[in-house]
Amino acid sequence: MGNPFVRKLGYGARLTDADREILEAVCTRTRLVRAHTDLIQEGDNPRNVHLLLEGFVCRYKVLHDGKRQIVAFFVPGDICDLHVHILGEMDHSIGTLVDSLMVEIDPSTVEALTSNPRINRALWWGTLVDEGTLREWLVNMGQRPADQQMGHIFCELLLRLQAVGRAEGDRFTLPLTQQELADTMGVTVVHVNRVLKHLRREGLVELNGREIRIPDVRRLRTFSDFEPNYLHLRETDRDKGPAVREKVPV
Amino acid sequence: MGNPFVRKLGYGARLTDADREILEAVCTRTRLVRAHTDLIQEGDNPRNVHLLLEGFVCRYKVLHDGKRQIVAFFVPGDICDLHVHILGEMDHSIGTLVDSLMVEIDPSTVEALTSNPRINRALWWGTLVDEGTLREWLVNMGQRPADQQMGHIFCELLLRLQAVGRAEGDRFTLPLTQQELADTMGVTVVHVNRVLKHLRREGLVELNGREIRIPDVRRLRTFSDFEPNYLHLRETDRDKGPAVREKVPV
DNA sequence: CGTAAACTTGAGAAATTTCAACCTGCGTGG
DNA sequence: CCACGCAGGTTGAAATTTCTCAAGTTTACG
Repeated sequence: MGNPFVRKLGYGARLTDADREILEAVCTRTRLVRAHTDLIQEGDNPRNVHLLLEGFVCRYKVLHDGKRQIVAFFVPGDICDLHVHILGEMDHSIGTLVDSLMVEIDPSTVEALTSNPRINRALWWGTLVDEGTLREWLVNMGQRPADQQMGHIFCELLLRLQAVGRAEGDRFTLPLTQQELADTMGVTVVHVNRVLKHLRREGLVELNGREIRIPDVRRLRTFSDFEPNYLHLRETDRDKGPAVREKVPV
Repeated sequence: MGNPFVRKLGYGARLTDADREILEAVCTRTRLVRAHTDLIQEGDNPRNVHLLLEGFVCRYKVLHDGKRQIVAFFVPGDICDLHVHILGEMDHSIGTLVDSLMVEIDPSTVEALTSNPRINRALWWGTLVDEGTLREWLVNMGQRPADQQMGHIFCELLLRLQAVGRAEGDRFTLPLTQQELADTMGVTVVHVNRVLKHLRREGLVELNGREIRIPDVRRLRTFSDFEPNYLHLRETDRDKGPAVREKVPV
């Protein structure tokens, strides 16, 4: 399937073969992390950076009364906390949702990566996309009714997984329980269940166990008011940095 | 009142007097922007970075059906989009809420600032705090009922304004209409109005026109489940960077 | 086969929206 | 100086969305 990290950063900058080799090299020494394990918790002092190669991870916060809000998903290729060491302590936790394959990147390696201008640009790009996604989630929760909100999340995940080769056409594995979906959307499990039923009845999604299929992506996008611009996956001239450009196939 | 920009960045890194002078120098050549003016809109290609010195600005997105979600506030000292030029085009808009005093910083000046290690660290710190704030807003919308959510917003604003010397004790000017508050919270104006009435009746806030006072901050914090850690305003040793540290008064 | 977690469903309660009206302060043109 | 108009604020009542509680049912798996 190819290295998702290399693949993802390719959207953020025009990498050379040498750059790609550097990134590949970072991905040796992987570690398998069991499902439902925290990589780091609120209050901890972060040291290493986590890179996800396979699996599914989330950022979340827990309130005093035990309620939980998931504030981000990580899919293969995503880096968890590139620069958090600047902040004294974590203001949220990060945990796996399923068994995941991770790489721990130590500060000196991060330093080495960011000293490469193209890789640095790509990492910056990733950070800004994370922020854009957070904004879109806020819009999603604030302005869209639960059914559209859920459709929007599915559209986003499909696209992000496709971008790193982890979706097969219009289907992918959604390794979330309804409770976890509820914690993402800020609604009840019961409500998630009913909304899901609604989407199924409408033929907007097919969901069997962990396998989800979106039979008509365009229709779900329209239904959910999904605009993928915030993921910044489209090549633009400005994106790719250096003034001199090679010819690329469309 | 002092320069809010210098003051804010002081929370992110241990600046020298020379650093502070550099930052002050950036703040000459100010520009007055009228209320309800967009600095930049979704789809635009950003060039300059905007620094807010006085006033009140917000980030927002507008949906196809015209609904609007405000996703961030900027208060004096905040920088609007430090590195967005890496993304091809804006995925949201930025507009003033009241008459505001701004500085436009061109790319070469940004370059100069980020080449200073302490200032660079402080700017990074600001970016990470922005992200933390976004996460907290998501938690706020997803998990808290409207009255707590509103209280939480007031607690945050009070603290942020105090940090840059724009609050007087327990009071500050809240230059938002109820509609704008509604667009921030993801609820209706009508509901905002009723929630506000509730908070007033409980004695949690006093709001006359644009002037808001929080008579008992501790009480509102408890009520709203407000934990200021995500703003990272507290000094910690790690925060301040260089290994060699001078003695500082507690 | 038994058990726990995940999923599903129903019914009543609560939060929030919608629609519609009315009030207030304030600036502007007559 | 007054009348008008308008943006912002306030309130009521009914509709809708979402929650809570509570009880099944199904699924995964040792």
